[in-house]
Amino acid sequence: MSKNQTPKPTNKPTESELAILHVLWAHGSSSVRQVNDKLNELKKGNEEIGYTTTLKIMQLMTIKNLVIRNTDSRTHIYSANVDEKDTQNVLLKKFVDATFKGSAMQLVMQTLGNHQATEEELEQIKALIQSIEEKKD
Amino acid sequence: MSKNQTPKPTNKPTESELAILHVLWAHGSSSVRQVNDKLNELKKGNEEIGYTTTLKIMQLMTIKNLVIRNTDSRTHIYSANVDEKDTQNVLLKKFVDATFKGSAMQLVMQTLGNHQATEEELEQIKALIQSIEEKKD
DNA sequence: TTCTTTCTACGAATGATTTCGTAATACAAT
DNA sequence: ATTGTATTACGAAATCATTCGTAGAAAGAA
Repeated sequence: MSKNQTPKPTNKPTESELAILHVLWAHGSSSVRQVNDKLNELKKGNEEIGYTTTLKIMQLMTIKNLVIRNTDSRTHIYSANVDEKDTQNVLLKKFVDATFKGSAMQLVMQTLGNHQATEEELEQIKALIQSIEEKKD
Repeated sequence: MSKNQTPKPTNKPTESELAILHVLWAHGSSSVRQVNDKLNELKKGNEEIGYTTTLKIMQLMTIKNLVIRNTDSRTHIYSANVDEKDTQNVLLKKFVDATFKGSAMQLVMQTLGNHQATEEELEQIKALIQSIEEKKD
């Protein structure tokens, strides 16, 4: 009984690859043109990302199995081949190791201390903590 | 009345630089030899980091003002010139932006969901939340 | 058809980081 | 004094990610 799962990402995607994955996760299967347009819409700096740059990175992502593509029509259609939460967790683990020497809780504490959460968010977190505590028994 | 502060890190340190900073933060001022030994002790992979590699990176860090060094004796003694928490916050912000599209609370929730915190840690977090809520009024 | 646009493929340039080899110098040991 | 060891400085190679230019094929417009 195997559910239809995307493979867990093995090596961490680069910054550019991650930005592309975010587009695919948010908008579903897309052409290079659509992805490139989105990236430039959401862009912070004023430096446009060239079309062939996006194309090249997506081609490399295909080889790495981060995405899959349908080449039936001339315009290839790409889809994310890794799960968003799985990918975030892979990156999270590496980040916690590198920056907080493995202490996830220190990261949580520091994040909570820095950002002003809304009352609603705090309630959510409290609810989550409570559910964790209940599971513990 | 200016407190004796280390400058806030401006650009993010690289992975290697961060590892070296961790050694300096944990052990205080050290020679290249001492840092290199620590790095190889704590090493995951079986690849030794060469002495001149560490030396070179620390020399570059000196130019970037991430560390300062005392060159009075032949063996130079290096000290971190950026604060640990400040540096973590710089990295944290970039990480949240890149991986969680800026949602710090999503990062907190996901981290809490993934790692099994001890009861004590959960209590700490609850206390922190409470103090945040009190400040809000 | 002919011209223009859009797309893929691919190689190469760029830039940043890491790694290493080597030379020069200082210090220590014999 | 001579030899061996530890250190700095420096340049260059190796690696990785990103960017770009160009060629060629496919599709669409005139």
